Amino acid sequence: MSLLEHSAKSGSINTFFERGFEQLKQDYPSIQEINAASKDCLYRQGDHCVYVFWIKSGIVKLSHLTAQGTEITIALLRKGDVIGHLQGDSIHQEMEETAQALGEVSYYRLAYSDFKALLSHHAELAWHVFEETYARKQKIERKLRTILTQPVEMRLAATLLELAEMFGIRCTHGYALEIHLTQQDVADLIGASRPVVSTILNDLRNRGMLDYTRDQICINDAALSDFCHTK
Amino acid sequence: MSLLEHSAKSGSINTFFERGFEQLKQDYPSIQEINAASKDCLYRQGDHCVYVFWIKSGIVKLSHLTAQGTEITIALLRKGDVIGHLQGDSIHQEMEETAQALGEVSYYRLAYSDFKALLSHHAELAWHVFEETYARKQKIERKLRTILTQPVEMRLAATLLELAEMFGIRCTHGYALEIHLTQQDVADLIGASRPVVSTILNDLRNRGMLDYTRDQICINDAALSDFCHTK
DNA sequence: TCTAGTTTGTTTGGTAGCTAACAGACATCG
DNA sequence: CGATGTCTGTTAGCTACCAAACAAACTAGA
Repeated sequence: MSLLEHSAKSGSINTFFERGFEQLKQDYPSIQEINAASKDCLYRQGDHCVYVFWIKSGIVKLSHLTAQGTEITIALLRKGDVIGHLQGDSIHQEMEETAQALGEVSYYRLAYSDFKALLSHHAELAWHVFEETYARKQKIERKLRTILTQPVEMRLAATLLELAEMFGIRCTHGYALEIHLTQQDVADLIGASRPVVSTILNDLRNRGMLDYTRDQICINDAALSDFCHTK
Repeated sequence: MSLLEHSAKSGSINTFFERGFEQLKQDYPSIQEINAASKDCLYRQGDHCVYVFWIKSGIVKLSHLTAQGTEITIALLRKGDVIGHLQGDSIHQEMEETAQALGEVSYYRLAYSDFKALLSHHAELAWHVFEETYARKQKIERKLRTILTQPVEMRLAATLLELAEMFGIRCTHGYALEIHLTQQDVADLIGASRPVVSTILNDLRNRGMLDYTRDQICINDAALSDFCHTK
């Protein structure tokens, strides 16, 4: 349901772009529509990125590489989400994360100055961006909470449910994820080590809460969410 | 320096409120200036809060109580920060955290609808709120990273430095914190258990990186930040 | 079809940090 | 001035989780 609502909103935003794209290009010349192949980076950690990105379709992974060489996935983003250089006067010019396409992605890219101008002329857009940013903040806070309080098994289950809601397509037993995620990817996503994820996934599979092959995960959402709330 | 910059910005926002407060009250009748005593709550976790809060002075703690009964401190906020009900259509009407005054706090409070109207009439205000929210998102992401990668000792050191920068007043050996924090508070802030914090604090004290009594912490920022970056 | 690379499954120690518990220091208030 | 409550310091045992390692299964070049 929060899913439906979101799609509806971002839908209207996307039509906003498409309907008047030629006009937009005149008013804000830096704007471009770009298609990225899988694994392309919109920007990299450490870049001095001056653009704002508006995801039109596909999935983008936001991740951070620590000094010790461990990767952390901060979020997975989709249609309607906004990333890039959003703080004008920022002293931290360097991007703190890498934004990478997971599968085919298309997006709009524009210079920060144009972004700012665009928002100041379109209050409803500005409001959308604000609420979106706020929602992402809330989401990360929730993630932090689960990491601090829940054991890996719980985090994994919760994350899979969330993924199912965001990227799942209905299949016989529940939701099949339309993204290819290795166990390492999943581990980075929940902040755990790969071996633990492996055994827990196996365990959950044996208990019939999900199924998976090398390149697909299928989630029995009913059973899994039940498991989440009872245990 | 990022500190100076921030004070300057919020200063201008506060003068915005003060200069035209009578006028504002006419245009947005729900707005009120309120003073809170220490430990008062602006709102509580689970409340159906309909207000937006704008901190005018003092320090506000944002915390969450988990089902298991452990408290997590999400952030400490100050002058210029905005909290409360910021998502109009939100289905999650219930607040996810408690906002509590740490020491004396004064703030402006207004209904969500007025908040929205206010922002749409004052682009520079809207922009400020947006950047502030975005900055907070970034901060939490950084916190998440340190929790996932750094051991408690490191997190503690880093957090203390951050606190010194935000709430410290220059004293003989470095910065003295103007907030009273028990070891439990600190533990909640960094996501660790109280005993560990106790021993580490002792250890750091012995090594001359800080000093503290029952009701004050004094941070030798030079030594501590050195320690942070070398080790 | 052989080989090199990736992903998964599982084991083995090792340890950081947790819970529980208690004693001493300090504060507060009748 | 006891007495009760809050805060600090420290110990002891336990466990969830990690890092390292390796073998099996699969994938893809060449």
